[in-house]
Amino acid sequence: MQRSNWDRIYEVIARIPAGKVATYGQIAHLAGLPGHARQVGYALAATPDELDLPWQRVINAKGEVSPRSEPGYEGLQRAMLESEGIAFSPLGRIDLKRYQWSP
DNA sequence: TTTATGGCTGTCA
DNA sequence: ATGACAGCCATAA
Repeated sequence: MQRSNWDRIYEVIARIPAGKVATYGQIAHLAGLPGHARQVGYALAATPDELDLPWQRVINAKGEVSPRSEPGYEGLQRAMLESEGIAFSPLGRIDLKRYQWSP
């Protein structure tokens, strides 16, 4: 059974607790794909939101939500994170030191 | 099989 | 702190 790396990425993302966020690089590393952050982002981009994957908790290394191909999601993602208790900086950035998920 | 694309990361100035 | 450059790999056609 060849489980694509995507599945592993999904597993890691699914383990992110509410109120916490993780960067693509971190997820890639936890998934056993160090340096393949791009793959993580692409996996999420192609991931149907029906899998209940908290892709909203996945942010880039800058601590900001990744601008999706379609505008609007950015605000939605921010709203979801705020709903979980994550505070955003006035510039729309998240304090990774405080909200970055620590496995 | 090859080509093209993509929600990024890390380093340097 | 921000801006620019190159590199990595999987999916889809």
